Amino acid sequence: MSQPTTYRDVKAEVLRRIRARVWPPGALIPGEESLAREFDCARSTVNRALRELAETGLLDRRRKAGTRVSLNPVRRATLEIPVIRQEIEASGATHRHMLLECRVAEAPLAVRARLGLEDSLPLLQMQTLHLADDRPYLLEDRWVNPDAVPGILDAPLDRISANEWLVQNAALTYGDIEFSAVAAGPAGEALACAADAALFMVERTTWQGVQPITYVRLLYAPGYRMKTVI
Amino acid sequence: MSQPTTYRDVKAEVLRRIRARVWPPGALIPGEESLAREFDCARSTVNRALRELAETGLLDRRRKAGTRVSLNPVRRATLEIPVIRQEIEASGATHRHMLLECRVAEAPLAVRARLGLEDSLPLLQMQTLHLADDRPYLLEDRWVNPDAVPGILDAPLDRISANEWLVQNAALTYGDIEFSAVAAGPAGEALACAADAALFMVERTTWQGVQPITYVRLLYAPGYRMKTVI
DNA sequence: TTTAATATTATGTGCAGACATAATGTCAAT
DNA sequence: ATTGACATTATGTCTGCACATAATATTAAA
Repeated sequence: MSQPTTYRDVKAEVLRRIRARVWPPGALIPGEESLAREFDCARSTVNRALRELAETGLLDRRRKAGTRVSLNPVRRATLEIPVIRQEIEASGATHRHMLLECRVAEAPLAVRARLGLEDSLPLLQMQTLHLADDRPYLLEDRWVNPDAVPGILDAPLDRISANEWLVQNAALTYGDIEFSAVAAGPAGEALACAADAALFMVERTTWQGVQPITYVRLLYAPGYRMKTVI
Repeated sequence: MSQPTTYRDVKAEVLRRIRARVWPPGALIPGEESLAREFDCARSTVNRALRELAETGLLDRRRKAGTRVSLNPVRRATLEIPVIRQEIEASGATHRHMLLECRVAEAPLAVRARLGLEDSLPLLQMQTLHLADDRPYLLEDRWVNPDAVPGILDAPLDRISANEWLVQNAALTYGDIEFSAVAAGPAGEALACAADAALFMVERTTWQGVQPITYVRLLYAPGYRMKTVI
């Protein structure tokens, strides 16, 4: 007597058929009921398998129309955005950070625009240099809306990094991220590189509901590579 | 008589409680059976809701131990990697591409190393400039293992871009992606920018099983930003 | 021919129950 | 105290069924 067919089994077999082009891109694959009969399992088992494959973008499913192999499998890469300290410690290095600046100031227009703040609300600005084994790793430039994060003005930001403090203390939020490349400019000084060095930049803006919380700009030291797998 | 509770309802309510810190980070939340009673639905409904939240990294689940709110919610950002033509056309611009170079040659060591090729197998090298509204958008430098992709030597790569051809004709594969920033260097000529301009670079290596297929390096024109949402 | 009403169909989701599985906890024997 | 056997428990997943929903196909009416 054989084991029951699991949704993983179904998923693996369907994936195999797609890879082997038994079902080429664009093809309509058999319906759930039919596959359930073929694999001798319940329709809900097939459903879960196909649903998960559709989530990764490999299948297109539509009611009544059926399930097709994606013509243009939009490849999705999932990046994990860890807390900076963890990122550094994961590579085996020791993390240390220096608070270069911490003041309440009026934000420049570019920052206000990103946060969607019309009036010139004073924000908390912090500049932190993160070091891995005492070598500059990244420069963090952060603007925080103190209205949105009560308590941050009293937080011991010289000991805990703002990055970490916010993860622990601010409610979970949504936000957007942008990745780009820029010349180091004046930041080259803190990062110990030339002003025209090409730096990898991450900009993140987060909101809690409609209330903007923070805008962060991360400038990584030259040579940084962000890696992921498809 | 009210509608039945959906897994989306449960998901939303659990999310609300996490956001509102009713269940703070690290807290053990009630078991599925208990929640099913509270929400007056089946355990499988709660299961699906919690499973999906765990997939996004918001919950940690372990058999027997129960479900906890993640202490360090590893934020995952999902990047969509579209075909270049689609990426350009999605922004409303017209896509055009120029095949700058196309030859069979021995790959430099750096490329061979990435592909895991020990012997000096000749590879197909292509350099393509992609234009958006006739302005340089990105320079694509690609090395393809012709053994892995039969037919590519006869493909009309001057008309269809290699990018697109491979998506349509090569079996689906796995690969890794790296993002970084580099100075333009000699590529500045094709991209119409200074040699010391900071460029956003994407490098992708793909395999089919253990067989290496292609290594691509994408150099985006200055100002490019890759965006995503958490 | 076009449009509107209706039937059909594949996927989407809920339910109750059952058993599997992986941890954890308990307790006895050493 | 340590080890090992065993019970316990929360999640993991399968089943079979029902009904919901969205999209398509068909048919009838204008």
